[in-house]
Amino acid sequence: MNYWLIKSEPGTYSIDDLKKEKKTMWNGVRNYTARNNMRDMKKGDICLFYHSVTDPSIVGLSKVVKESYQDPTTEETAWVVVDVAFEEKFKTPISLNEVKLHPKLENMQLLKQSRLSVQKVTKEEYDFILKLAKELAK
DNA sequence: GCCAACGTTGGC
DNA sequence: GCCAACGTTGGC
Repeated sequence: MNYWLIKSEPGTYSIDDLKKEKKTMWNGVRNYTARNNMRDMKKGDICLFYHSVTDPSIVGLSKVVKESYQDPTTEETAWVVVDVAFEEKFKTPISLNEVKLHPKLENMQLLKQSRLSVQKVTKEEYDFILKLAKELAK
């Protein structure tokens, strides 16, 4: 079981869109590091859902329901997609500023490699983030 | 294989 | 809208 963080600009595809659709094909990734991460995703893995640009924050959870396969939206064989399903929307999003406040999260790729659109998250970071989400929801 | 030029991402 | 970070491209 692994944990990930996937990014999307809410104007393009938001957690609400995923909630409505229940499930989506995560396409459009055109970066090799991100692609490699998607290849490593296993069914049942959890992906933190991150809104970039307009409201930088972790807004909820999604789950991998189909492992990587060739991206049907391009002829290029280099790219893959996964299918993810809606899992949860946090009552209160965890803003990027909030993430920066906690020493336990200071090594997150989100802070170190801010441009990477599919990132690995450690179990420790994931557990801490869930705890944080619950506290903020109060 | 190096590196300059260029394009894109994303925080602010 | 600006700009830093960083990935990609292409000339040499």
